[in-house]
Amino acid sequence: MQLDFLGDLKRTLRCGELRATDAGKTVTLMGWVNRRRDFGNLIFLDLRDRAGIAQIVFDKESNAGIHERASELRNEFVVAVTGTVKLRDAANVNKNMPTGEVEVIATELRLLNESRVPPFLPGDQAVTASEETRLKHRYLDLRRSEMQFNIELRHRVALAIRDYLNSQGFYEIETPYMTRSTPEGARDYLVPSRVHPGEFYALPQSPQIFKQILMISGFDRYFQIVRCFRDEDLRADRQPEFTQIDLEMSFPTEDTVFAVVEGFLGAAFKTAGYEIEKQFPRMSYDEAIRLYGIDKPDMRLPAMTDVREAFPLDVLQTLAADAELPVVAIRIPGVGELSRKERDEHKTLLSEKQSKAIKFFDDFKRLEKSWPDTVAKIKQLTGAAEGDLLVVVAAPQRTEIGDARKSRRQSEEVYKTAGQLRLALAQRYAARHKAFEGKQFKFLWVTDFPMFEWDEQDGRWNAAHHPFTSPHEQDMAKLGGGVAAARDINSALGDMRSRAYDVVLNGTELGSGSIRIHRQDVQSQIFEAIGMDLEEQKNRFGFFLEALQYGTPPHGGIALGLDRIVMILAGAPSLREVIPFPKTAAATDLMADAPTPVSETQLKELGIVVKK
RNA sequence: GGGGUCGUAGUUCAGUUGGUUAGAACGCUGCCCUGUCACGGCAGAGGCCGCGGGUUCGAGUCCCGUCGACCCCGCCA
Repeated sequence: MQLDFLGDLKRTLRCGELRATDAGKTVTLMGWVNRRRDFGNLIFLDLRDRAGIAQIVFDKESNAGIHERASELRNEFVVAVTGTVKLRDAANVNKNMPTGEVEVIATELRLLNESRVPPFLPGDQAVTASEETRLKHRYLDLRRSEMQFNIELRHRVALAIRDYLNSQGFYEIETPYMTRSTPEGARDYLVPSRVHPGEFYALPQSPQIFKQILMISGFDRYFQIVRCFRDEDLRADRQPEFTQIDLEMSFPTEDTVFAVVEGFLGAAFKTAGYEIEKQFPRMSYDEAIRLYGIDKPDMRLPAMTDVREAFPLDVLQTLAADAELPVVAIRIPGVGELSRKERDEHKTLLSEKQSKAIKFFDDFKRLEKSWPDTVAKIKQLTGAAEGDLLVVVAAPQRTEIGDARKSRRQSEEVYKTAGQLRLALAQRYAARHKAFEGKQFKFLWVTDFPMFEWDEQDGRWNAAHHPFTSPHEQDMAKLGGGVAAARDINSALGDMRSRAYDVVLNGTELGSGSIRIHRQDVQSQIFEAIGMDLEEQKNRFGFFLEALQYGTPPHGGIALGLDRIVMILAGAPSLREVIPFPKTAAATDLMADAPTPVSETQLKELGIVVKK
């Protein structure tokens, strides 16, 4: 088919911008053929661009040549149309479209490009293609109005955040993408060095050390909307490369950091059309575990209640539950009457291991027959109303007796298992309680995380947040057990609380940060507590330990996942819906077909020998 | 690393206890229609049932392996 050149033709406005006020004007529209409808001597052409769809009319009687040409147009062809904007007759107005009051009577048509028949039509109302097909032809998928909206939303959110942080005196400063591997936490993506065969850069998991060094350098308010890389297995809400809103401040307290985050989240949500609380509620880690059984509570549903006091000792004994461990009631409001079959399915919500660790009771009609007072008391303690689902979780018996730390660990297990059951039940009955519907945003700060957590695999304590997190002042004395304490599950390290905090939205961890260590001696002790002797410290973090010795100001910060924020604002089920070119669950790019093998020449240059 | 769901026309799917020539819808091609906008009517093309092996007289269907997509656990300081 004969193609036309654009020549000096100028687009006057976007198709989707056409309005009744343009009536009488001559306009030039450019876009993709969304759909052609022939009707005898008339051709209706829906022309689409990022702003929307306009209807072009080709009339054979008034212009046979252009009508003939228009009949050759196919879906996704790129055209430029010049014509006169005309108000539609009342009968032909389409109220479902912003441009539905007008149409363009075409006087000139230029075909700028053809298109192969696409595997799916970007103009279709709903997604008709599988995700695999969409990802393979991502350029077509991104033409869909939903994706255009998501990407625009992402742009606006990032812009609002930049504006806000700029107004608060933050500089956006870039940090290297090719840096040093400091294998702690996630696996690194490595980049081989040609100049230094056998040596590697690492892509940053976060700009953590660089932003701390920027504080040492006197840039007291830094931020960066920055790509980070982690070579770990994917999930719906985890991509190997993702974008963080990363910030750091000198001389802050927790309050200072919280206020900045509350400020920019307010601006970001406002640009999407939502007002959120000026200040988010706060809760310590211990409280979160006790009330929700998880460190990222979903506040859209009520907390759990310890109902131990409702059970007289003899009842507990009959139920073979342990009085020293928590008895936790889960309440999901407005679920209504459950069938026997539905209640039977509750067992399947927990793993085998979890089921063994707890007992749960959800048949209150039966419990009520034997122990009416207990059930009445539980209802009172939980504030249960008619139609609320109540489940009581108890531990059968203590496995580790005597030691306060051991018993605390087991209590925590009960809370956590109950918390998982709570979430699983909430998910299971989401259609009935409706608490997850609509745009309801429940933010929360979780504070005072444990400094260390026990690493079962390595048999040592590990930094719960990261090893640059400051412990609480009053817990400093618990340090100093040296490398021996690092290997002892019962050492005082397990009691230490840190100045780490998470910002949580509807049960999703949006971001995580801390007040950092600014003293070299403390930093070194923390490294030691996670089993790193001086030699290893010097090898891996020598440059940083040295920098800390040159007048490091107290500092702290946070990093939030931009992708997750946009995902929640868009109401999307996965990060892939808000990332233009995402990876599949197997970390591949279906469109570009990455990763790929590389040539032997390339490998040779890098000094890499691959055994076949 | 482990568990689960899925893979059939360009696309999204159906396909009964294994049994003639593998279907539908949308899309695609051609013709018809002067007011469509999820247009309508008529006609048509389009398939190595992901790939490899096995069981069987016979496999889209059963078994084993493999590749790919998705979800979850582990992992993600």
